[in-house]
Amino acid sequence: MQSNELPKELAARRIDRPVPLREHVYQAMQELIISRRLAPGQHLVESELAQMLGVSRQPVREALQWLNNEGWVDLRPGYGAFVHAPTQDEADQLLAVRSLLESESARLAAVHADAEGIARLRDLNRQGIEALASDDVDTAVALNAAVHRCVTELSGNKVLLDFATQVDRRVRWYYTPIARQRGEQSWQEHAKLIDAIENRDADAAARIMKEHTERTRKSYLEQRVEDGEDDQQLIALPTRRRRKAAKA
Amino acid sequence: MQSNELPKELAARRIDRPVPLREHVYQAMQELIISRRLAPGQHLVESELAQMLGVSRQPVREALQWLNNEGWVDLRPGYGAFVHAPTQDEADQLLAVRSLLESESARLAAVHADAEGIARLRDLNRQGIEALASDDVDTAVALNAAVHRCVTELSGNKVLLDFATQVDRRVRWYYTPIARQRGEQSWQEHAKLIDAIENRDADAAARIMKEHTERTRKSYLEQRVEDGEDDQQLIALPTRRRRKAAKA
DNA sequence: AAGCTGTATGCTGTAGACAGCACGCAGAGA
DNA sequence: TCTCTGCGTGCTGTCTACAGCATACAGCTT
Repeated sequence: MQSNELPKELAARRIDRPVPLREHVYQAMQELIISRRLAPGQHLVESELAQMLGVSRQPVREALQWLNNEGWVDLRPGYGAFVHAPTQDEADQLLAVRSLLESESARLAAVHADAEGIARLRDLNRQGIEALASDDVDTAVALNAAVHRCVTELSGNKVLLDFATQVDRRVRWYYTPIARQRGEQSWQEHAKLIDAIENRDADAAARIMKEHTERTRKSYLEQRVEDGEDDQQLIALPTRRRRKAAKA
Repeated sequence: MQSNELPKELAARRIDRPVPLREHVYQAMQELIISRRLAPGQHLVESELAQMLGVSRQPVREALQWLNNEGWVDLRPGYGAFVHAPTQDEADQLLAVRSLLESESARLAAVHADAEGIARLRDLNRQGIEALASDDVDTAVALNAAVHRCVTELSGNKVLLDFATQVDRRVRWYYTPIARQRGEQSWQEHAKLIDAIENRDADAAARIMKEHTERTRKSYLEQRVEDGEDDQQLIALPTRRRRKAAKA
């Protein structure tokens, strides 16, 4: 924790009460992790977090549990929480699972989607293309996620939706750079997918989604290799050492 | 909560300290839920649970969060925890996801499994058949789960393993009766699956696992229909009403 | 008699405090 | 110089206490 420069605006959230504090803590920490202000492998000391966010340790603990379930932090009983350090292997495996879940979603969506849902898909896709055209990358990324989520919703399998959502959140950790790279093509693939769903061609929908997500996966791997990101695991330092390191 | 007749032996767990109390609470409550001593839809009052298990509210809260993530209880912020009331739809969807994850596991296992892993599979399967022969249903159920888990481990995809494990835990809520019904056949299918993995025939392995799990799924649905279990949702009563109902 | 409002109570969410373990360091012995 | 043992410290796990909201009921109004 690099002291108290950043969290002021987060602590301010405290004022609105109806939403439990742990929610704010959860969101704040997720942001901090995604933005890498909390480094992978870093030991998260509850009392420091609590002070930093202006709450007591309890909401922090509860938020940490949530973050743990969603793969953001690792909880080692008796030792505390550590920011999850994703490896390239894990990213690949995650994207593989995503591919699996989403292609099945597409298959089911082709069976169960209603006209209203298909219209929603088309609309999202149209907006995505527009966002891309105007170089609004963030919106495009969000809309891309929305399209995928919508397909999964249309599958009619809530359990599948739950799991896909989990995967998606974790994927997004790695995702933004990919999305930047695979611009236009991605949205054309979406269009074909929607066609397949509308035509009730389950196999085609599944196949298109499979290819689509596998391309994303490859794209990610290639990029990482280009970056030469060598996936060094920041080993979590035991507390004392960490303090020493901070001094130096 | 039907008062304090049952939890004495659970409270006794408290004596061994090294494992956090929340773990014990978690396990105890999972047992209580699976065994239906806590009814689906029932409101779980933290203070009552705490007293019942001989701990304070905090470990109970943490255990409840954990149970929530795994689908055993539903957490309504500000209103407390309620035992999850599974519907037939949900069971079906859960088994569908299981089928999907496990068939992919089988496919990957056929690619990545090593000789040692295959030997382990054969061994587990042999033990399972023996257990079945001697009518040891509980052991057979456990071994069945072990076989499936082992296949997933051999897939080499840790993320997949994580998700499959989650699904498996939730499936087990419904599972025991199914296993009883589908005895021998199940283990023969396992044998074929293992053969396919050994022969590195990924497609066959995936197909066999798909059929295997889909049969389980159908078996479950048919049984439920036979039972005439009409899936009535026990609506969670607000607190006061519950107390009144208890009196009456 | 029906609807509304004030009040009592039960429950959650949060805070603050304590106990115990594990780590790390210092000093003694070889 | 190296190993072992004892002590200090930091952190987690847990407990107790409190604040605030939501429900349910009683009494009031119309």
